[in-house]
Amino acid sequence: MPKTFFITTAIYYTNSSAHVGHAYEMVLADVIARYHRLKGEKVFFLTGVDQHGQKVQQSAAKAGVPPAEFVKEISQKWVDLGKRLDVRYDEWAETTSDRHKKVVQGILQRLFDEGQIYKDKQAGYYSVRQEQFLTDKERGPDGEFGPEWGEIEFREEENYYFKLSQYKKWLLQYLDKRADGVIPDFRLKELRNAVEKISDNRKSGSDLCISRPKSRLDWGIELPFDKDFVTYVWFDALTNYISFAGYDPSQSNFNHQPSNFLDKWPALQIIGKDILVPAHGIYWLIMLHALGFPDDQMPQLLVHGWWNLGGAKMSKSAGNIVDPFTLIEKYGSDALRYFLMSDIATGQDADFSEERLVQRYNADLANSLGNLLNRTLNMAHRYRGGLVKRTGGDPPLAAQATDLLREYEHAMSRFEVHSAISRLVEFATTCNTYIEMSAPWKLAKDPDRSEALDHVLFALAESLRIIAILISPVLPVAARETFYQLNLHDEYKLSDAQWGAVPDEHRLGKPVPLFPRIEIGEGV
RNA sequence: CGCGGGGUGGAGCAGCCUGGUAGCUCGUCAGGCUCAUAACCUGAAGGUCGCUGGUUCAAAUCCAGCCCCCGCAACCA
Repeated sequence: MPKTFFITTAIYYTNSSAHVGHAYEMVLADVIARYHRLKGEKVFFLTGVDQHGQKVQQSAAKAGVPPAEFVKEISQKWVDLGKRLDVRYDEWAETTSDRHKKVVQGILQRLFDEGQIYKDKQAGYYSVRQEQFLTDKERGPDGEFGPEWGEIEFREEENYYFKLSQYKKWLLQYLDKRADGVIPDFRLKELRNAVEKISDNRKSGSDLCISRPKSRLDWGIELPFDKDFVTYVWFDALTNYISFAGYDPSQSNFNHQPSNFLDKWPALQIIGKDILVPAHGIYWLIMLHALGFPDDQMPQLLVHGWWNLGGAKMSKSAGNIVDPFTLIEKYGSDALRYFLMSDIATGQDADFSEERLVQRYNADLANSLGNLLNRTLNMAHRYRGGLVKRTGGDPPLAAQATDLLREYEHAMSRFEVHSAISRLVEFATTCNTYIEMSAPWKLAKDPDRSEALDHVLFALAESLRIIAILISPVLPVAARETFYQLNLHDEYKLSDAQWGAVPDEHRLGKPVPLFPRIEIGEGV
């Protein structure tokens, strides 16, 4: 039985509001998921929200509502974001759900029983504001802790630790062995450097603190072996990737996991560059290894870059956050999806600008693709009453369409959505050029060249059908509309993107501008 | 000698992994077309691909060294 393609995004924290970077990650995962569905594969796309933790607890207190209620409301915003972006996921992860809690507790108990989790006392300087112990690393050049830490006190606290440092050697050899475990490769290099730096001495703080005493944080999942503690972020949030995929924590032998889990795992995990080190690249991989996941069952991490604003980082403190809801409101989800997928090279950073969004939309979608559809349908109606006929002879655009399909698949299989898109737009330009060359408006005036006209119109209808199939992962709405205007069934697979599927004597639908131009000044 | 990214026509970028006439969008100039969403098509001007050296028949691409810009506390993809 063919395996299910499993893809995840990071889960979004229910204390902050969405910005365009979150939208980017969701859409990137959605496009890859849709591409795999297009290939005919079964897909399991998991995304969701991280609802526990200190900040949620504080924000809820501030708002005067119980955390559970607070979280419910914010979570809805993330659901809405997915909906507005036409992101089609298969499962929604919420870390407060019972199902998730059971897996987290099951895992913790097992690791505890196996002696991989131990209790230890930590003493040192503690930042009340940041809720964390400070190390010498945090000291400024003058040897003091800076004002950003707020009030500092000396504190002693007991907590539970996971034996992380003992797996350093394993992780290094795994990373050396698995060249495509982290994409792009410069991120793999970065991760490897970071792993090298992990101290082998656990006493120096290299093991992972996984708990918080309830006295200071109770909005979390209780440790199954000590009711005075909750687990702290890592074993809670990261575990979502398996808890919502059917993982059975009581089963330590990986091969004995439920078949619906084995059918999906391992996942392709889409994450931002800020959470590769240490969260996913170190903690998560080591957690899985400690749980008995074999090396060939480690997830693949696809690390994407950031959208900057005028060369500067987008951040709350800088107050330059771009709100995706506003953009969708203004330009529609297809326009935003198109911009986010076409104007950044996967893995790299890029600059976000509305001006750029409008420019790309007008140039590629309105002028090139949309106009191609519109002029083709118009000509077919004007000259042939909407009827396209197959003719003999070499189809003029077939060879280019075949190249396009091959290059598109190559790019998509490497997650290079931007180059797949640019090949598509290139092909649309080829079609537009072909129209100029063949000049159907001239052929239409000459009864002797009637067959040549049919030849051209058929090739164009066929090209548009293929374009619609290939663009569908990125622009699902526009693809559906294109099929509607072509008067074709909008159920198709990637394998249908072969030349020649438009039936003879096919009647095309009515032309309606697919991507109306955005006039400058209208939006901004 | 901390780690990583980037430096490609006026602007913004792709190409670099897998060396082989330097590409895209916007902008500028000239022309064409009339089916179309003031759109489309053709042509032109404009580049020592950061610098230096090496490997090679051949380097934007591989190797070495150097210069400049950006990110690496928190919010945060």
